Formats: sequence, structure tokens, C-alpha cells
Amino acid sequence: MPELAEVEYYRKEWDAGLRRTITRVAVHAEKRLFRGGDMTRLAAQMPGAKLLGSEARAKQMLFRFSRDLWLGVHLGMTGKLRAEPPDFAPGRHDHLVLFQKSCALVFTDPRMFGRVLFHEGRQPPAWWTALPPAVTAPEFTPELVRAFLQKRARLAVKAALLVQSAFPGVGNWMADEILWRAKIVPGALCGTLTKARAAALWREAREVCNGALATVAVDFSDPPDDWFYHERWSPDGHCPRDGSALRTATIGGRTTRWCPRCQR
DNA sequence: CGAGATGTTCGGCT
DNA sequence: AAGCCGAACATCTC
Repeated sequence: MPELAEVEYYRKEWDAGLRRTITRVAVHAEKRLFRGGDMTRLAAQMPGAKLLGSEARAKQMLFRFSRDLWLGVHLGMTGKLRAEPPDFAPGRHDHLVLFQKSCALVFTDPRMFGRVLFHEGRQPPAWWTALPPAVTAPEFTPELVRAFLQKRARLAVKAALLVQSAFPGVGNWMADEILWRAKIVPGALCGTLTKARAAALWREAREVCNGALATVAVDFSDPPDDWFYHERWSPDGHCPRDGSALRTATIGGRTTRWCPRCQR
């Protein structure tokens, strides 16, 4: 599931273990989720460390532990975090479990498109520090969006919204929501968008991120009733504005839905 | 049974 | 030669 807001929701699941010590680690170290990291070292270093805090940015999470230990988590397509009782027995897809005295912090991911990174050091890892400013941050300006669209002039705008360096945290359903609100047809090439439409894209990207953070991220509740979201999942979806039957096509390699009447 | 799923990365082509 | 596109990754569900 995880886009921006779902990631923030799952991050908080591990708050159950805040200020508590890890007693034991269970990890499927050979899985591709852990590629590029030393999981033997993780299993050796984690016991005795305390979970001190966490943060979500875009689709990434970073958990901070005592002893200068850090855990980066990306949920991929099917990753989830949750807390279980301390006697929890990990199942086939529970690839990492941090046991504490009073609970077990579980990372599950059946498809294993996610990623877990282990880092040791006084400072957070470089890949974290280098993440671009959030869509909701003041540094995310209309000028930045415009410059990106001009650089990627031959790319469909739907595909552009999925580029994480430009729209961090935006995923497939949020991209469709943004385009519907901005009344832009997803197949439009970035280079053809006027300044006004680029501004609309900027504005709606912020609206959709803020709206999702105010609903989905809080308690996994649905976005507001008038969002495109609800219709986009239905095979028989209709435009909430004008009732037109939605169109479906693959754009930017992903299933894309839009209203053929109000998105041009 | 086949198709598709809310993500990223790589290799090949233009 | 940057940048675009499709395939691959691995598993489950409809």
C-alpha cells in the first residue's frame, strides 16, 4: 500500500516500543530486502539498544536507537510495520522482528520489494540526509516544479509525478488524485504544460499530500468523501465532478485512471 | 488459471 | 548521451 501517508501511519506502529530496549532480533538475513547491509552485524549489535525515536520522509522511515544504531525501512509495495505481544512467533513473511520485554516490533513484506538498511554512526546515514525536501515543505516551490517539468519535457506528466526526486512520497493513487484535481490529462507531456497548469500541479500536489497526512496517516481512515480516490478503485468508477465514466490506461508503466471530460 | 497489485532498479534503445 | 520504456523482482488475491 505504502505511499507518503501510509508510510507515516506504519512508522507510528513501532511507537509501541519507544524508550524500550531490544532483547532479541529475528531476521531472514538472506532475503533481498537486506541487500547491501550487514545483517549479521545488526543481529549482534541490536540487543541491548533502546528505540529512541523515528521519522518518516517521503516513502522512507528512519528509526534511531541508542549506541548510535539506525534502521532505515522502505515498505516497497506490500511492506507493513506492526507491534505484537512479546511471545510473537514470526511467520513466513515476517522478515525482521525486534523483540522487547513487552512487545515485538514486526516488519512484514510478502513481495519483498521493500528494503531495510542498518547504519552505525553518530550521524544519520547519508542517503537519509540527501532526501529531497517534502512536497509539503516551504522549499517545494512552483519554480522547482516548473524547472523539473521543463527538464523532462518528453515525459508524460503522470510518470513525472512518480519521480521520487521531484515529488517525494507521491505514489500511484496520489498521482492520479493530483492530476484529477489539477484537471490535467495524465498522458500530457511535461513540456506542453503552461505555467498556470504547472502551478496547479504544484498546488494540488501539496493539497493531496496534506489531505492524506490528515486522514490516512492519522488512523488509516479514507480520504474525504469528495476525493477521486474512492472512484479510482472501482472498475466502474465515475468522475465525482461530472459523472463521466473514467478511462483506464497504462501510463508511466502504471495503471492510470482519469476523467476524459474534465482532464485535458 | 491468468492478470494485476499503493515501488524501485536495471538494461537496452533512441 | 541523457532520458525514456519495459522487464524484472516475488507473492498473493480476485
